[in-house]
Amino acid sequence: MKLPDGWSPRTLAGVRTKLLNWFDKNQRDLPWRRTVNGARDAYQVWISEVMLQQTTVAAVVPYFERFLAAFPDVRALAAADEQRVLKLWEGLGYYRRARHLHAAAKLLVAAHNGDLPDDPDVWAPLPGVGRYILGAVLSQAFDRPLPIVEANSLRVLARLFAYPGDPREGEGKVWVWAAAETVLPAKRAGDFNQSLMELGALICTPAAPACDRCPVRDNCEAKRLGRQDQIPPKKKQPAITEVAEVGVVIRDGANVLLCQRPADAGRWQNMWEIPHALRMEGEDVSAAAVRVARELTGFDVEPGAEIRTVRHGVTRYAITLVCVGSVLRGGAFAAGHYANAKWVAPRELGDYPVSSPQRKLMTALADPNHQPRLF
DNA sequence: AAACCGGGGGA
DNA sequence: TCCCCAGGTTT
Repeated sequence: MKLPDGWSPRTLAGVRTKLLNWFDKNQRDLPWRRTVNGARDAYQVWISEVMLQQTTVAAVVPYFERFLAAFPDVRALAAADEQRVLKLWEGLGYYRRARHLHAAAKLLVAAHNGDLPDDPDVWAPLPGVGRYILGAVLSQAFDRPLPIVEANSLRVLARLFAYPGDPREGEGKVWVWAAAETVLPAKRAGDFNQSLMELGALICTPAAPACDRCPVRDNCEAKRLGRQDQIPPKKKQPAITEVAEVGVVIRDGANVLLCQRPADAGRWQNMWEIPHALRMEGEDVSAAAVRVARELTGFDVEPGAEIRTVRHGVTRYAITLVCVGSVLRGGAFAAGHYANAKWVAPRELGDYPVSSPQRKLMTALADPNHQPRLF
């Protein structure tokens, strides 16, 4: 990466020092930053990094504490039942992260006796480990000089060097990784990486950055140009697509059907969708869901309808059929797929991991006064 | 390159 | 409401 005009190696060294000093003084007290003999525990760093993907620090803290209490080390995690791992993840979202974490823990115990080695080649092939997690864990736990790029550091670097394009796309991605590598010091790489993220979280915020409190304000090219509000450009928001989610309860006497899709169900992850073609002319969406569920299962089906909007790039389906107690998106389950289904008493449903929207739906459906909203 | 995964918090 | 968040995987 080419440094802006007027930047010497000395300028760069000054930036590094200022950021590290600022971090030493201003870092937040977070549970995964606890150290033992000056070193961070690789397992704790790893867990925190995975939980923090696309998730705010405030949301993660209580989950991290619970998770660590249940699974204090990689051996405990590897030995755990997947359902218990998912249950502790319930409400965090992106459940595939938990499955990958669990699978990776098993691999590490099988292949490395449960050690978390200071070796990128061991980490790189693990499920759920990309370039960011790799750099974050190895730099923080072992002080390896590996760069990181995530939402915060991307913003800080784009502003510091006034990158004119979008650092999230195309050659911008290449540039921002090169920039992260260029600014990284040989020593204290972990603290330096964290300083970029911490600065992005506390000072160099997406809107209204607090430049007057920034330790590198005198070096920031975006500030010099007065363009800190335009750099980096805002992410394009995908169109809002309305998705109808229809909840149904499938009953056999006192029990309800609980289905969980096998983790390896692959392309069938959306198999509970009711294709438009299955809906009869003029039929309500909710009526179609009940009819199809009844035909698929042959059991009693109670209707319950909810609707919510979701923000996805393109969501083509219009009807989602939800079996009570069934869904962990990105890894769950579907009505009509019985490989992993069982009948359970309604009060036992709480023992199973379910995503929050499904939990809400289940609660509503369990309420005798609930009036399904039909559409 | 684009789509997918989810929920919470702040402005 | 809208925007954002310690990304990775799949197609």
